[in-house]
Amino acid sequence: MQITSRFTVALHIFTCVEIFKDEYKVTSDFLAGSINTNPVLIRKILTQLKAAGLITVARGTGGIAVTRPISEITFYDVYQAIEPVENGDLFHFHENPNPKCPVGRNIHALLDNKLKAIQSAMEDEMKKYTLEDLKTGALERIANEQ
Amino acid sequence: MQITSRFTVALHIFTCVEIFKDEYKVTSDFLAGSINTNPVLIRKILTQLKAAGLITVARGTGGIAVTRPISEITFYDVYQAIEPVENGDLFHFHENPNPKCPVGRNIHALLDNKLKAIQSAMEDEMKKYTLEDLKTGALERIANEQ
DNA sequence: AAGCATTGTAACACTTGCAATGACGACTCG
DNA sequence: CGAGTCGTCATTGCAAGTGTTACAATGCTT
Repeated sequence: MQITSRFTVALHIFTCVEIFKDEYKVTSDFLAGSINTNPVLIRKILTQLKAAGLITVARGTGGIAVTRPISEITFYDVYQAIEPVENGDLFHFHENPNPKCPVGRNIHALLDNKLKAIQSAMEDEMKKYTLEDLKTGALERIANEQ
Repeated sequence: MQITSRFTVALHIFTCVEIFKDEYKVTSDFLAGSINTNPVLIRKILTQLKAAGLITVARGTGGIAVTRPISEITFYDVYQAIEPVENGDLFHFHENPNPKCPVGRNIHALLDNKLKAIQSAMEDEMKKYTLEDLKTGALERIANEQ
């Protein structure tokens, strides 16, 4: 099981916006071209990012604007905006363990704090990376190409 | 997107084996009863655990034996045995970014080390918990019930 | 040797979620 | 008004997880 590609696509979108916003009009069609996917998928992701308050999208004229300084937006913010994880739990239990079994009726409580710690470790690492890191990294790589 | 319930089911299986192995014959039917699922699902998971060398399963007579001391088996070992993640990568990229776009042809290399760091943070945390923690935790909880 | 319980595995149906696509209304600007 | 763009819906295809049935293979037990 893998994290949806929508997460990496969202990071791709932010990178494109930052790199190209002065040079081109960054529309969902433009982004779909760079990512090589469908404009509708882009728009769905933009809708999620907008709902999370990370961006605003101009209707009609087109154009995407980031609402906060990109140094203040972390991978975790993007992840939370994109992944519609039920209750925010990364791990999934089997629904109805047998309450007559001593293990069955305790397994959930027993595992819960450990799984939460594992999930938190991942999320805390996500908070270390910002969109600014992404932009500067992209500029470096593009400069080194020539 | 969530981690499959097979992972937590596998941990449930190990806990049951440790708690009940002296008292009952722990078969796939017995486990299916505790977890409240299908014996075939249990057998599929047992097959994965066996392929990873964590357990042996006696055919015919039935019965599950752990091959190593449970203090030496971590959640990570179980996770690796269960999750058939492609290339071991937790995160998933969109397949074919546009090579004509400066961002498109660099995004993969740009994100790779960051995503790997995030994944490693999770996996390292998984290595902190062993099946022994699970067993002692379960015994405590069961004792406190009375 | 025969019977029984159990595992190993294949096959199938069902559900869910992601992704691709087309269509059309809503909105903004020139 | 008209062109361009976003917002959203419906449909389709596909993959994965899960539940279930069925049956062969295995190894005790008698």
